[in-house]
Amino acid sequence: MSNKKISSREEDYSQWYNDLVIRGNLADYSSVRGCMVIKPHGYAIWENMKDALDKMFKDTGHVNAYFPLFVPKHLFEAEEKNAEGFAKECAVVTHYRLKNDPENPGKLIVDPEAKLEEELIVRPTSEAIIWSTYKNWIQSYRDLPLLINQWANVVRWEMRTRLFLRTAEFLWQEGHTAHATAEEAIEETERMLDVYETFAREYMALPVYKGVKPEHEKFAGAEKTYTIEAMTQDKQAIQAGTSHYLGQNFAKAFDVKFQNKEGVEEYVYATSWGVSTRLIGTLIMAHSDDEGLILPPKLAPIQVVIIPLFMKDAAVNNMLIEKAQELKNQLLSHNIKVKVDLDESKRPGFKFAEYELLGMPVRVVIGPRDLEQGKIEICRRDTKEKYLSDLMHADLHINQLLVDIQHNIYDKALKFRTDNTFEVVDYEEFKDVIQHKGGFVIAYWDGLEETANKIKTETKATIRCIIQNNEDSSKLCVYSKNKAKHKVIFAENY
RNA sequence: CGGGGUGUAGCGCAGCUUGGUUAGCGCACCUGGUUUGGGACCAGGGGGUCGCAGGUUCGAAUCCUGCUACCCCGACCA
Repeated sequence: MSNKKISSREEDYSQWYNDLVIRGNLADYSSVRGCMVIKPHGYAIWENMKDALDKMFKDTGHVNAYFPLFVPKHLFEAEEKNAEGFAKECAVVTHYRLKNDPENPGKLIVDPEAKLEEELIVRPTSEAIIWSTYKNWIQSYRDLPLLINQWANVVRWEMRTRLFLRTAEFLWQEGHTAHATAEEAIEETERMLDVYETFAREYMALPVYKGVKPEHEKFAGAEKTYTIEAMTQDKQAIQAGTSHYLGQNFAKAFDVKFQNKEGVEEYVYATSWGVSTRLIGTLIMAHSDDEGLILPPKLAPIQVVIIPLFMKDAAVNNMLIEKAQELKNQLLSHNIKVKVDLDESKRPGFKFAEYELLGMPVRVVIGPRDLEQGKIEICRRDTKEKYLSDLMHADLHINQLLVDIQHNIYDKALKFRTDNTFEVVDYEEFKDVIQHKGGFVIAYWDGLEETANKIKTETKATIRCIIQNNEDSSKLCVYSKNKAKHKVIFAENY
């Protein structure tokens, strides 16, 4: 570790974020442009997210499957809007073999004789390959609904990348479902948005706004895109998950029809929905502080770390270790994820700082001084408050503390969002909020892309989502002063 | 793709303007000792084709040319 301190949010928010990712052992840059290595600590968070989400998907009737990484070009281009939307950020496989370079011994060149008949697109999303498969799986209304999810990696050749928030390759889940009716598909789209909202709230301790993307911001190939939007500590918006109602667009493009009960052939109705490793970036930006990561207990790879304070005296040290192991076993019986740090080469102060950086929710210190009174020291990461607790009942205290921390982090994030969300009717006030205070601005919009573009050019703020359609004829667009179509959230965004 | 910047030990950097024996510092690492209740200290030690290729020169990390990679700002985006 080169520097003791990480950058503060105040002086350089962006650098603070990078420092946390790198120094917090979540991920590292790799030798591939735009691609990151997810390190064990970061991957463990992803595994916890994955486990929780996977259960929620299964509880709502979905099953997992896996589809190929490569999409033949003719399938990729089948749904025109989808293809057009992703075309400019696709990695393409054109050859299948290398050979020794005759000019440069020890070097390899692409074998020109190994050119593929048809290029393969590395999936930026899997609708094409999946719907070309669904065609074979769906004949009857009895085959519906088809509720499938896949955990996968995808590649989008982004111009500028940022660890977790926008990488060229990322991990995600993508649900792809087929339904007999539009109503049922829309219901599914909204159900999965609710799943994401619940996951964000209960596991990530993250309040999110649910809403619908305006026409000009919806997913390429979708009829309607739903989104959850979170607020970061620099008061910007971040899209944390999306759920799309695809109508019959993909069914038509891939000719996926079923016979209904009346024997009539119909195209099926589709949805797709996904969240990615971007959630890890969102988690950091929402909760962490200048000391390091703050992880919600429900997603922390290790929830409690126990540090015995070693002395010269071996007998004392053995006693400390024994007490630490006892407490560990007590905590394990509550299904708490716990680690005992027996490393004697690091001093306590170093360990305290290190575990704060890594975001362990609770730290327990077992030292001879307190132990004489049968006490141990418990420190919570979110507030850094310290308590003395009876060793005997420490497991109960800690169990409760983990619950309190989970709630406190949520409450804090909610308060921050509330304090930084403003409802405005006047455009001057709108500009003032966006440019000087920052945050979410709730305002009315006339529904025109042109208006949204003007606002974006003048303030950098974009429409994050429509939270309500407007019926009230007295409500006017904050910019154009024409009759408003929607109540929306504006913000600068990641 | 436009504008700017940087490549010297695992990481962060100095040295380059004004070329000169053995390329230096901090952190990290290894060994030994003393320490241990908020990022320990002392002593010793290991680690470098100075981004790549060519040129100028008696001599290049340093000057010149070309290339390349990465970072930042913009356009684009989950």
